[in-house]
Amino acid sequence: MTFSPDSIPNRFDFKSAQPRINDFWEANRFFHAKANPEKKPYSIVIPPPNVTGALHLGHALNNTLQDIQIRMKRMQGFEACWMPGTDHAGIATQAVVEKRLKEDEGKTRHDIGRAALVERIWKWKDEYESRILGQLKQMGCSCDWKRTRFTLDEGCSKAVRVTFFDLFRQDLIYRGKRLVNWDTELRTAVSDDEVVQRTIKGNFWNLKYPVIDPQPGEPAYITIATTRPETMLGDTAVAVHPEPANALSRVEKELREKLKKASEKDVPAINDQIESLAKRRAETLATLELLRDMANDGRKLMLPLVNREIPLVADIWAKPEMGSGCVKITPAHDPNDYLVGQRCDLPMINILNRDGTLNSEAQAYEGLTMKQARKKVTEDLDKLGLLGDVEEREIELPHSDRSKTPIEPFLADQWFVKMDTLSQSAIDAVQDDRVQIFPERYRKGYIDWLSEKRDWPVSRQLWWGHQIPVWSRRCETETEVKKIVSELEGPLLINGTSASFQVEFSDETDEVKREKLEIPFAVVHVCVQKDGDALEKLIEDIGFVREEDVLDTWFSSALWPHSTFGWPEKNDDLSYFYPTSTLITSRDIITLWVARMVLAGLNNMHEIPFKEVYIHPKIQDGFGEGMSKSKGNGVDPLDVIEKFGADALRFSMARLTTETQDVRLPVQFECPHCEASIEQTKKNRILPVVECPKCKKNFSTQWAKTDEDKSVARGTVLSERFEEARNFVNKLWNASRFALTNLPNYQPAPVSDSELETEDRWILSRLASVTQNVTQAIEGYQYAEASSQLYDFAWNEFCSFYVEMLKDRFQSASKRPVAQRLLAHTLDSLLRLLAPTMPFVTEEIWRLLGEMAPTRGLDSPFESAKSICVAPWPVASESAIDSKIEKQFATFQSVLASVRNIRSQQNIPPKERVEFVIRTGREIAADLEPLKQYFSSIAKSELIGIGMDCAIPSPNATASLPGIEIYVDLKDFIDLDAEKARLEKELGRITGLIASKEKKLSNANFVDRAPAEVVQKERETLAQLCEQKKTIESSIEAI
RNA sequence: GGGCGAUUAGCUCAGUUGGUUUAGAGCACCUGCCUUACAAGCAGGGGGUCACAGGUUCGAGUCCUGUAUCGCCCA
Repeated sequence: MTFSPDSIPNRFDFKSAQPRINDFWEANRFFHAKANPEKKPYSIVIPPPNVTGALHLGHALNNTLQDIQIRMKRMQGFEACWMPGTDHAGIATQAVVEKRLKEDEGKTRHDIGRAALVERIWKWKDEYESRILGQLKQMGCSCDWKRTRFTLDEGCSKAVRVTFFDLFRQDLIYRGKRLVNWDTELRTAVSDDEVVQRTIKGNFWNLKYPVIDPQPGEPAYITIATTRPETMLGDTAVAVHPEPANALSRVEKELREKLKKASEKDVPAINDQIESLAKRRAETLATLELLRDMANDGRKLMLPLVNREIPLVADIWAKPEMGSGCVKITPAHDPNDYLVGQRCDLPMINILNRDGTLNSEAQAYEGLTMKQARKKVTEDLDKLGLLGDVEEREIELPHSDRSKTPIEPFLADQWFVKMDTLSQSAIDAVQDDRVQIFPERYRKGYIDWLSEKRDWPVSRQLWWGHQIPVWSRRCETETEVKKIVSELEGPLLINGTSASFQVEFSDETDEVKREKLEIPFAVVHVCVQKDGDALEKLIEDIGFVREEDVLDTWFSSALWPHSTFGWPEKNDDLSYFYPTSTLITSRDIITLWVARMVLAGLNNMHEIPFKEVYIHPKIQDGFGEGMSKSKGNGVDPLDVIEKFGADALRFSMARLTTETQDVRLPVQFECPHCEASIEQTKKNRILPVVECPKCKKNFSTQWAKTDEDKSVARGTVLSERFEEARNFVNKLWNASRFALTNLPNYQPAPVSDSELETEDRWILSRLASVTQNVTQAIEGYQYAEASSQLYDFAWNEFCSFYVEMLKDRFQSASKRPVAQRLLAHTLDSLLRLLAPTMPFVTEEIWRLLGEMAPTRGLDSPFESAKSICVAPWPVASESAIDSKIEKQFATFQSVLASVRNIRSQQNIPPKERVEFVIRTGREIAADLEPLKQYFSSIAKSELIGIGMDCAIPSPNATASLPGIEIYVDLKDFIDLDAEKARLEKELGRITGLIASKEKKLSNANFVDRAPAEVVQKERETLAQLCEQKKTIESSIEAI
């Protein structure tokens, strides 16, 4: 087998290679891992991508990093298992399918029903799951595909059910009425994390509530201000501060503190605030104190429109410095008021239906939407003369991140997980370093969040997800409760082993009121551990009804590290691969997901889920904004693979992954007509059609909606920053192409030290250092560092010097065999180091190299592995690291650079040969001796003399390095002006350096206080510089 | 309001416990080369008061304090 430059294309044809290589990997099942006592385990579970949509660049980054880890560990001889899978992403997926249903058929989920909707979502899931897995494969991810899981599959569902049951039995799950964030569009509660604050234009409405039986001197009305007047229908009190004078003083004190630290421009505003506070104290304090006394005296108010008596209460939530100092309290529809309601024991009146319309509590306003109610309520109050001033102002309003509609706080029955002990266990795991988080700064957020120990609301009023395995039955009396409980404990044998029950007693003790509001005396809940257990039917027969709600998505993802390996079943894989080795994810789900995996793992497995967590940066566009489809700045990884190849995508991702920074990736449109790259701006990225400034033709974007726009060729969103990596892949490809064409008649054999040339020892030294550094960097999640090391070594050392030097040696039949062995070995090691980052191109070269040189290595050559992905990871041979050789080579490189610089400045044509001499001491001369032939082969410059007494040619051009003078014989090439300019520039530089050194050394403090060796070094450098200066000056004189 | 991070060349980023001959890379720019691996390449070059103001130190891009701007998270 031989290769000629013509038989190998000069660019890596990734389009044909990638699918072929993927098939090769899959056919050989290289990525399948199973419990293997002979090897150490290394495992990663993928952060399961949502089946909501296709993967974006953030996923490309996330999965590239995981694959680099897993591939290196596999090569290092670990039994490496990367568990793939996807997440059902409850609300997000249901929302997109519902949206599609509405757009395509104009129907809501209620029109088609639960079963039909769920069926449609499964279809969606199937489509996107295969798309996502396909994307991962195209990226080269070496997942153990046979194990692919889904958070809603049978195994995960079983794990969810067993976990829920276990927590229920431990009383760590309970049902309670809580104020939840209600999304009236999707008709479900959403978690705090799915709520975003938006500032919108609104009004500050002043309402007047009449006082019932005011005493002499007391006001007839109390004024309150609100941004949401319609909620007054659910008011159950008005609050005033219990100690208004103290409260005002405290605010004033805080302002004065702030004033002390304030910057100049903030001072006037703070002073204004202090002034108005004083004014308020003078004008309003008396009234507020009067109101407080009225509250303490039990005065009541008449809530207009619904004519309900409500108390005036004293509570610290009222802010004496704001508005009228009084605040309406609507416990069922405002989180703060809810707390007041609890403190003051107020009734909680829910005025809202699940669809966002008002219920019968709103009396005449029943059936109206909140918006309609606002209009009518304010009009009606106005008619009664109870509406005061209306001010315009900007208000912060929570919106659902899912439906983009305003959130209504809503009092509903919800299932909660009690977080106290669970949180603590997860805090402990990080605090005692059983789980390490990198970069370390993310520990704080994790611990702070868990320390709040807020109970976790897990109910979601959705149809897509794990239906809560609880059956409930209302009991109207205590006797009924007793009867049911005895039935459960008796004939049904519910004792906590496979089913468990709880009794939830109502807070409302007033029987009459319970009857009126249809509140039960108690509700009995039964949780059944096993799906399809006969018990389900038996309890349904005695009136139990299954909970309709499903669980929060994160409940099932919390179990991912153990459920995917088969828990709750016991098996070899679970005990072998769990706890997993590392988790690689993005910072926005540290609390939502990472923390919950830790506590779930500890609860179910009594063991942490992973030893290390690495949090990677986020990718932003050129404006520092996150990439998203809704902004139009998202880059599709498949477009990148199509244009630049998977290796380029992966290498770029790794190179961007620095420790502290988020990553900016300026994006461009690519014109489909002329391939011009058009910088994306905030203006053009929202247009459906953009005109190419180069060819003046139009192309469409993701926003094209009309048929006309859609018919225009689509411009993809890409980034030029992938070019660097694409070029690197190509550089490696061509260096290999050179190697392959120079390996005919290669014979493997051990290479002894005595056979090594200086450049061999140099490249082996460098290779050993790079091997060490890269291994360390990847193990420490320093992906940018690892990639830079590889890039610089491969390009600037291996290609630019070593390969160039080998060219010379390949010309000599006697030197060729050793040179071939060195080349095969060095390339082999380099490929292996690059393989985790660039698996395709390295695999392809590995195969070709195997055809020319199947057996490689210097000490004892061995047959190369069938695939690079299972080849052994290089181990640095420490003895090869030789700083003396590296210094020697660096001297050669700097002389070469000086000669090249002179050639270029003198405009000597590249093909022209020149001669030069070096004046230097014996030591440096000896260092350069073995390398001097390469001045000729690399720079067409002949070193014709070296030493202290060699003849200086004339005319010449000079360069001066520490301890070295270089004289290039210019013969008739000389351009005196250019030479003079070059020397003068150099003289300027050296003179500047001398000045700064002299200044430093004339500073007595420096000489006295700096370490002696630093001072000594500065002195030596100065002396050196003075020598160089003399050389240059005399050269200038000579001209 | 609290927390975390960032600010270094036109752009995107490195800069390892403070001290190599006055800060490096890629892209972009300028000059010259189709040199038998690579023009997606090779050789050379220009370009930075390291956001700003103080401080510590013999010495600060690096440590401390403050300010400004930007980003993210939490309330």
